[in-house]
Amino acid sequence: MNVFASLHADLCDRIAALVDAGRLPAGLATDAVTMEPPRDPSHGDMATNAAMALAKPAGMKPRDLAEILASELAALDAVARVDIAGPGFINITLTPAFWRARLDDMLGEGVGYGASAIGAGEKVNVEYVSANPTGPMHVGHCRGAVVGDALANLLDKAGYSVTREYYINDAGAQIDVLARSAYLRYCEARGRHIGAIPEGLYPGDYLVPVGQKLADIHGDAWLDQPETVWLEPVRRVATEAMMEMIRADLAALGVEHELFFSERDLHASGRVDRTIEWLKGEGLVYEGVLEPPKGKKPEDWEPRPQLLFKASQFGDDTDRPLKKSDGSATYFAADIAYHDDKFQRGFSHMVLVLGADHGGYAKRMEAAVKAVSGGQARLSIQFCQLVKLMRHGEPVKMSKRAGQFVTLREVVDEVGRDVVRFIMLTRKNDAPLDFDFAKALEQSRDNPVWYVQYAHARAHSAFARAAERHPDLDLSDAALRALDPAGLVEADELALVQRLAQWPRVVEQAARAHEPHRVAFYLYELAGDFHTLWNRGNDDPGRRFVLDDDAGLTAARLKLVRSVQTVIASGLAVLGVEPVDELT
RNA sequence: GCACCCGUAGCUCAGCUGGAUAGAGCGCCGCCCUCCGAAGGCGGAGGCCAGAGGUUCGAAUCCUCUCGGGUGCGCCA
Repeated sequence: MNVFASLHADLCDRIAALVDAGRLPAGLATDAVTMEPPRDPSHGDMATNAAMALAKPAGMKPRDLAEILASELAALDAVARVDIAGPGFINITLTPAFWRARLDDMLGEGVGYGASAIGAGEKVNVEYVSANPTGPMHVGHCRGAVVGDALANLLDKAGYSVTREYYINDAGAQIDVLARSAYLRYCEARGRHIGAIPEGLYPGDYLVPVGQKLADIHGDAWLDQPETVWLEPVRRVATEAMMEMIRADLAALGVEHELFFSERDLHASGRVDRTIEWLKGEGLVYEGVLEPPKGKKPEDWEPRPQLLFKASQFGDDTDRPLKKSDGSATYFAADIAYHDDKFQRGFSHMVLVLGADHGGYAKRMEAAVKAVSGGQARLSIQFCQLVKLMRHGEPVKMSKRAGQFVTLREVVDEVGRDVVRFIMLTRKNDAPLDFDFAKALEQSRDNPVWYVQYAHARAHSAFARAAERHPDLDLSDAALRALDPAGLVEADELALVQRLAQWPRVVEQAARAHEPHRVAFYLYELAGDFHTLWNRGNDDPGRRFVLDDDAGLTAARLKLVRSVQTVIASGLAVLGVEPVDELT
């Protein structure tokens, strides 16, 4: 239950009733009416701008309208007080009993708490990672993987029907390079001296086992043979081997896609050609000559008539080529077909997580999706900026030579999956991120992962202590749910309940904005509130959660503690991070 | 040249898609604690939200321009 949405709905009902009763003019649109937590807690628990937003259309003064709405709101059971402030804000204070009852929402739903129905089951396709199958995943891929995965979880929690998809770029020239590189390793495995890996091939020794495998199967049969003999089969074997490696890397990070979609299949099945033909039929394709780019003119530029897609008709800066000079389809052509396929599979809502270096690709993809869906589908692209690896504040040196990058696996092995995932979400995805190995494992307040996990572990330890001090007290979830925590009367305790009750709202807003990092920030704030409350007990034994001489109040406070634990677990689940009961 | 992203405390960053006196961590300053309810706690100073216009009841947020940083710009994917 999103208490803000709920009260918002109540308010809109009242406004509609006032319209029906003729006290407000007909046709009043409540779109602009909000119900949100005020920045300043002294303004109450919730605030609405209704009087200001509706004053003009209603033809009334904001304060007069506020008076009417305030008296309507005051009639609601949950409402303890209503104030009108400033230019016409209506500030609402809810009863402590109402807030305490929210704990039952949390305990009743467990880690499922915070789920929303705003997605209404709509099918959403989230495509992320889509790293080229030419080697192991490196840290650059890592952020997109985590952002995409958390975003998918988030949309799922918000009530969308989510499919996680990976597009395998197994059709381009880089796959030929991969195959030649693997062939070299094959020759090596058959006893040839290959010397230094030539420029332009992949030097990484992750291809050694692929060469070995080819040697095991084919013996000397391909030695000294032309490409026409071995290129195609090696391509297949090498690509498959790379995908196996990538899947294993993803598994180490806890990322799992539902669908791996092959670009090669797209071409082989004629899907790309069909899409181009369809576009022709729609009159969206023509033969034309493009202007050369102004700033960076390619050396070998020559004006040439080519098959162009009318991307500019859908908001792109220029039209885009569909065929290369050798007559084969461009990457973009395949991508149009791919998104056409997504649309045909019923996805009218597509999300794409890309590296920021693909920024220039956004407009043409949006244009493509508009074209193939006839404007029925929307594409939203999230760009991930670079991750800078640091150690104790110093940049981690990475050799410029190809093949000498830091792999995803190395990072996960060093700090652990959960730490990697959380830290990747401690920054807005389109802002650069510093990942400091030392700081990631630090146990202090400025390490958000640790701080949030610490809160969860502390909650656990409060229960352990209670079991020791009050062995007869039933602290099962069922018992806590049955309990009326009337003893929760302290202002900071109730403020914590309110923070918890914001969780469903955070889910909805983060989902709408496609910004999973908001969940991480929320959890950090929640953990902060909880730690502060905990620390109060260190100064004043009467404020501790577990009171040796008051089992009843202990139970009431532990109901709050369990709720904190539940919401943290719920939030971490969205991030794909495992909550811990004890810190190591 | 064009497009996209960014510019918020000394530093690293949030800011709820237009709301009230712009927040957090680190750092700094001042107190407190040395407690196994755990690797510190409490409080304080610190801001022309890059700049200039505009939109309106109201702008860090939306629009235009300027300055400054990043990224990208047929036949790579």
